[in-house]
Amino acid sequence: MEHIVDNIKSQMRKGLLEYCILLILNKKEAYASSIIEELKQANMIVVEGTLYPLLIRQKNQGLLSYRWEESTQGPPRKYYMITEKGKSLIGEMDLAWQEIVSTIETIRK
Amino acid sequence: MEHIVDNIKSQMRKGLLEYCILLILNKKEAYASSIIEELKQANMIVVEGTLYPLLIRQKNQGLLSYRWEESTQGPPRKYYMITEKGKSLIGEMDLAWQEIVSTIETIRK
DNA sequence: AATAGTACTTGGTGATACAAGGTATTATAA
DNA sequence: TTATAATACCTTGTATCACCAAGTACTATT
Repeated sequence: MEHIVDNIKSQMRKGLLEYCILLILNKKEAYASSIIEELKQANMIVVEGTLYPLLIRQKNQGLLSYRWEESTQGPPRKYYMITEKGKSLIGEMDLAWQEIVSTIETIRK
Repeated sequence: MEHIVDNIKSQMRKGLLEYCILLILNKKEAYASSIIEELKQANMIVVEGTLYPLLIRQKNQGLLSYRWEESTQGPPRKYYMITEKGKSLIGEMDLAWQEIVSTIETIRK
């Protein structure tokens, strides 16, 4: 039954990751590895193969932009930052999230 | 940009629907159309083509069982009810849901 | 030079939700 | 008696998302 639970956890997070990324980048710009680290701190495990395509998707949607920055510790880093369009979308995502929380509460009672 | 928002809402709900069904059937048995109605009351729009396969899936996983019941208003109804296995899974789903809520709160601050 | 560490990228797979259409039963209207 | 409407169940095809498992590239260390 463990695989069922794991799958549930994975599926529940689906679509929320996108929201999390915008919330993180709304605070300050960051590169992929540091985003993964912050998500891990918040108890959400995400792997590279999930995050990179998502960042590219959001960039192509005009929600993010990025710039390269040299690093003394390895290859250059791609720092992502949120755009105005991204910021305005966060408001709608906040609303969508509140709706979901409220839906679960309604059904539970 | 509206299609982006709609897609976000749809994606955020992904995986939560399964949780909602178990919560609803944990209160009392129900047939598909009545479940859709209850979800709609809770502000979650779900269509038949989504719900029927999901109920069948959960039944095949041993989380639900069902019985047929005649109706005076039309064709017979398939009443679903939660099994012991389903009940024990709800506990784990509650936990997973709490984790997610807590994750979002952590990232937001 | 070779290895280890960091960072970015891509192709294939599985799961879920939705759109659109179909089947079957009962009640009502023509 | 047929036709229509309403209710209820089911299926096929499609899009999206997250994950796994690789691969590429740059820098520092040995």
